[in-house]
Amino acid sequence: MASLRLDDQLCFGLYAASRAVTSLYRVVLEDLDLTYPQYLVMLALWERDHRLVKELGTELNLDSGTLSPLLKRLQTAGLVVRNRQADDERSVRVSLSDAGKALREKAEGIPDVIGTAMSLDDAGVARLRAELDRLTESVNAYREATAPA
Amino acid sequence: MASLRLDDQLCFGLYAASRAVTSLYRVVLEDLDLTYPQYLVMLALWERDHRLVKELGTELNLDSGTLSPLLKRLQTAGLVVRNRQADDERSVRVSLSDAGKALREKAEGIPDVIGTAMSLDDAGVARLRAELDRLTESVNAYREATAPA
DNA sequence: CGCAACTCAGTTGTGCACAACTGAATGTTG
DNA sequence: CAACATTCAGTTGTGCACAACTGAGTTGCG
Repeated sequence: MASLRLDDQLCFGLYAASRAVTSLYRVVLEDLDLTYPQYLVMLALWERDHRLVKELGTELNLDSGTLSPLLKRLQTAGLVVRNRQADDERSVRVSLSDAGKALREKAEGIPDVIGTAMSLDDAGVARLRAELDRLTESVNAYREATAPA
Repeated sequence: MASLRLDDQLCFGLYAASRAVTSLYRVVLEDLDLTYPQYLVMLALWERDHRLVKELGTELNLDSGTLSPLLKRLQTAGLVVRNRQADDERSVRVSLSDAGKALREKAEGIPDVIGTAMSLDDAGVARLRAELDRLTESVNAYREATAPA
């Protein structure tokens, strides 16, 4: 039965887990002078360079209100460069600088540290990840169905 | 194998799920004029009234930097009252106002809505919740072991 | 007792998230 | 082609999170 008891709520568990993990990243990322959301952007760029702000927003589910200042900070830190597209002046393409590419090496060890801290084997990670993805999917579907255009 | 690929990372799944759920709460809580963290504080108080700021912080894992302004907003909204303790002037006790108590009724239906949106049965909720608690525990233990006083 | 160590709530400053908006560029339609 | 709609990045304002700090209050110890 769904109740108003804090302990029962999956949501609080999710909220607590997310904050705990972010807090762990804070320590690990101190070395790279990155916040966790900045790290996510770098991950996306390491995977595929030269992305539009729009594309990053779609992949990370973040809007320009979050990304614009974040990217500005990454640029100030010398990790990325931003260029207006010539063929569509509305768009801005984000590219890694040499320093941004080089930072990848310093990041190589991070997933293992996080994995160790979580004390989950690969199967456990995959299973939990799948459940969370399903949850996100389901919640977003509900939200879109409830609050239509 | 741990990699730097965004898709592999449990952490991103966690981050995405947490934001999706918070976003759903935003819609549901609009009626009550509460944010999700404010709702968590109200849940804690509905469960047990007259709590010290310290106690709320321990239960929700939030420090005074987050709670103080949040509680001030709840007080401004007329939902809680804050009183310095007579026997220990450092402490502040937070109590529900009549309006705060009354709001509980409007909140009764929320868990079911959230449950529906998650499309998980009770067993699924309990299992995921247990996994997340274990994860939080494990990550926090690692963090405390790594960064000692 | 006296004072150093600690506890507690609160403030300040930074960086997300996100809604609402702006303004420029591009598409669309009659 | 002109009026309108849409798309995109960026800005503004609000509210968390959290680190670092402040200052008042309490405790502990010599």
